[in-house]
Amino acid sequence: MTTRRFDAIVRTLRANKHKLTPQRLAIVGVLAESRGHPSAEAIYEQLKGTFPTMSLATVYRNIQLIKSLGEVLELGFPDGGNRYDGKKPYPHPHLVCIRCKKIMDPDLESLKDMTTELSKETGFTVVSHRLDFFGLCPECAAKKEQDR
Amino acid sequence: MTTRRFDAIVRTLRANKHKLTPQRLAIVGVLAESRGHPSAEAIYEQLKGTFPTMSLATVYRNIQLIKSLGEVLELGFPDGGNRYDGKKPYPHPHLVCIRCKKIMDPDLESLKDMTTELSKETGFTVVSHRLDFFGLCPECAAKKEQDR
DNA sequence: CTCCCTGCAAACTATTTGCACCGTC
DNA sequence: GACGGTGCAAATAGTTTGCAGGGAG
Repeated sequence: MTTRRFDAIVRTLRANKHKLTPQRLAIVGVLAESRGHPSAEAIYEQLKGTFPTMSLATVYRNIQLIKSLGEVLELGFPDGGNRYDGKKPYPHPHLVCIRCKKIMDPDLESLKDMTTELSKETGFTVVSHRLDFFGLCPECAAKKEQDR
Repeated sequence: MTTRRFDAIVRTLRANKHKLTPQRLAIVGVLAESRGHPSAEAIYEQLKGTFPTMSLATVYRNIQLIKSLGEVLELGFPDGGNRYDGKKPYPHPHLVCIRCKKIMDPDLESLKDMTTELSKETGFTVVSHRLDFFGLCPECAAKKEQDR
């Protein structure tokens, strides 16, 4: 099974003369298809069933490569456990659940105006941004009620 | 010389029965008075002239303490070098220069609306947020012209 | 006089890198 | 066949922690 994003990333890899090893393709597959903004560790765990010799280093190296080609968005967190988004490899807002670590994509369009406004006011040349909202997803909010 | 923020932080420390050591007061001083969102390393460097035995561990421990009291905002970056804001210890947007690492506070008010909209749409309980814009400050944009 | 705090060094953890072998092109 | 990719292990860097002595309250 292939998806639009999977094909696009493979095409970019080919265009830049990178070899298509089984491990690489598997990593691209996870990045392109998982909804859940997986961590490097999660990708590794998911693949080592199929590739018993798979190394975390390989996961990291391939993520870096694909990121350098602009085909994956890296969501770095200061307390480790970076997350990756191969579906939408451009900056967009995220909703991070502080309890279950789930990350979702909300629909928010007002951000573009903000960037323009900003450049005008400060003289800054804005090339990228990062917007995270932290809170409790509906499920975890419910569970928290039970904890009391 | 004391400032409003310095006094407020010291008051909170006292209220929570924490001792006021010279090192602690000096760290509070830097956090409350420096405009430039200093890093732990920068605070350490600035203070070891006055306190030759000052330890980075002490800087980190005190930042964590003051953060736990809600009197400093930690701006964590995934590639290390976290920065701290003791002047405005609540979430607010930042402008990060990717060249000189300067961090500025722009004026942007549209964010509160976004948070409300978000809760309504997704059922998420938003408790905090983080908004960074990355780009070139006017100075670095000018310098970059020269580099060509 | 009692703890909390400090300084030092060692520990920690996510990520990166050196090296020898391997497989894609 | 050449050269980029992989696996393993060791290195890295910001931050945290254990411990023993020191100073604020």
